[in-house]
Amino acid sequence: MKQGTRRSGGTKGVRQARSDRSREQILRAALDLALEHGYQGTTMAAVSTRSGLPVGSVYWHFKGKEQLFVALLEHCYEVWLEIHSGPEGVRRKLSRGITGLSGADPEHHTKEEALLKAAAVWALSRRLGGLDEDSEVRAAYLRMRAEMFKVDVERITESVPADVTERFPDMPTKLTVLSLAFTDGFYVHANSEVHLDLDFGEYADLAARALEGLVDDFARRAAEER
Amino acid sequence: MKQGTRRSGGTKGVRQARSDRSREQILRAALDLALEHGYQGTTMAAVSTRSGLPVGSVYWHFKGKEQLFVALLEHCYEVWLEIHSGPEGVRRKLSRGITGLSGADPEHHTKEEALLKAAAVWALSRRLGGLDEDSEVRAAYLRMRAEMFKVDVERITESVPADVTERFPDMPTKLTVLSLAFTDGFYVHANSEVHLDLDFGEYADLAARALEGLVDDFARRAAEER
DNA sequence: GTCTATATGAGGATAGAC
DNA sequence: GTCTATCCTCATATAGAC
Repeated sequence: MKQGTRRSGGTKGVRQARSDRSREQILRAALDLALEHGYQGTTMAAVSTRSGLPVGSVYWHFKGKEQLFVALLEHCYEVWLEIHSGPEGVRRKLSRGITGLSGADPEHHTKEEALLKAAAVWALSRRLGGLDEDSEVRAAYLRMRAEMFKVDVERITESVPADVTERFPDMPTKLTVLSLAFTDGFYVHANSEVHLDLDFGEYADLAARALEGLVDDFARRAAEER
Repeated sequence: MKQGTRRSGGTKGVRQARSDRSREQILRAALDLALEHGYQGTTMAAVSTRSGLPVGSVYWHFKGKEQLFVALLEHCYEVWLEIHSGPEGVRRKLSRGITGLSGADPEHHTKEEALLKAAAVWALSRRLGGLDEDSEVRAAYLRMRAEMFKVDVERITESVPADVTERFPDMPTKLTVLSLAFTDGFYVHANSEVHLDLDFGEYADLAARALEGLVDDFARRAAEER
C-alpha cells in the first residue's frame, strides 16, 4: 500500500498510526504554507521543513506536489461541507463572505475556507497566472466549486419567497451568481492593498440591499401578474 | 543613453529609429505573450523569439523582466486613458465591463485593456500566487489602479442625480466600488471555466438594475427629507 | 545596438542506504 | 517508512565578440 491508499479497516498497527500522523503533519504544513505563499510559492522543500519530515517522506505519502494539493483541497472541501449546512439567505451569505474578508470575523473563517477562496484564484486561466489547463489541482478545484455552487443555490432558494421562485424559477441561481460575483469581487479588492479604508461591513450591507431590492422587484412583478 | 531613456528631441537618426522599432516590437511581443501565458508564464526567451530579436537585445532595451512589464503597463494605461474619456453611467460601465468578458464585444475590448484586467489578478497578494510585495510591476499597477479608480468615480458622479450626491456625497464612490466588485467578480467567473453557459449580457443587466435600485432608494430618502 | 554562449540559481523529483 | 545526497529542467540574467 502506498501513496494515498489507506488500510481499509481492521486494527491499526503502531506503524500505521505513525504514518497517518505524518500524513496529517504534511497536510497541515502544506495548508499553512499555501495560505502564506500560494501554490507556486509553496515549495516541497518548505513543506518538508515545516512538517518536520524529510523530502523523501513527503514524496512517499504523496506522488508529487499536485497530488499533495489535491488531497489538501479535498480536506478543505470536507470542512466546508460541515460548516455550510443549514439555510442561509443572500444577506447572511454576503455578510459572511464580504465581512469575513476584513479578518474581523475570524471564528467563522477557518483556514480551510480561506484556502478554498485562494484556490479560486489559482484556478483562474493560465493567462492570469493560474494553474495549467491540465493541472490536476485545477480540475479538482473546479469539481468542488461546481458542488459548492449547487449547495449555495439550494440554500438561497429557501430564502426566496415561494411566489417569486414559482414565477421565476431561475431566480435563486441568478441571485447566487450575483452574490458570488460580489463576494469574489470584494475578495479581489481586499487582496489588492488599495482602498484599505474600505468598510467591508458597510459594503456587505449595501450589496445585500441591492440584491434584496432585486428580489422585491421580481416579487412585485410576480404579484402584479396574478 | 540606455534602457528606457529616450532621446529628448531633435532629429532622429536612422539607428535611433531602428532602435525604437525594436523596442516596440519587444513590447508588442510581451503584450501578446502576457495575454496568453500571464506574467510568470511569459519567459524572456519567448519574448525574444516572438519579437524576432535575440535575448541580448531585450536586455539592452529593458533592464530586466520587471522593467519590461512596467513599461508595458505604462503603455496600456495610456491607451486606457485615451479610451475612457467622456461620461459613463453605472449601467454602461457594467455593461462594458461584464459583457466584454464574453468576448462578444471585441471592438471595445483592446488588448491593452485586457492586460490591465489581467494585471489586477497578478497584483493580488503573494498568498494568491500574485507578485511579490516588493515587485516593481505590482507597485506600478497599484498606482495605475488608484488613478483609474479616481477617473471612474468622477465619471460615475456625473451620472448620479444631483440631489442624491448632495445628501450622500460618498454615493458615487460606493457605486464605483460596488460596480468594480461586480465586474471583477464576473471576471473571475468568466475565467474559471465553470458555468460556461452564463449569459453575461443578462447578468450585466441584472447587476445594473440592482445598483440602480440602490440609487433610487437613496434618491427616495433624499426626497423624503426635504 | 545586435547577437551567441554561458553562468547562476531555484525548485521538483529520484536513488538508494537504513 | 524514513532520511540524505543528488539529478534534471528551466528561466533569468550576463559576458563579450561583432
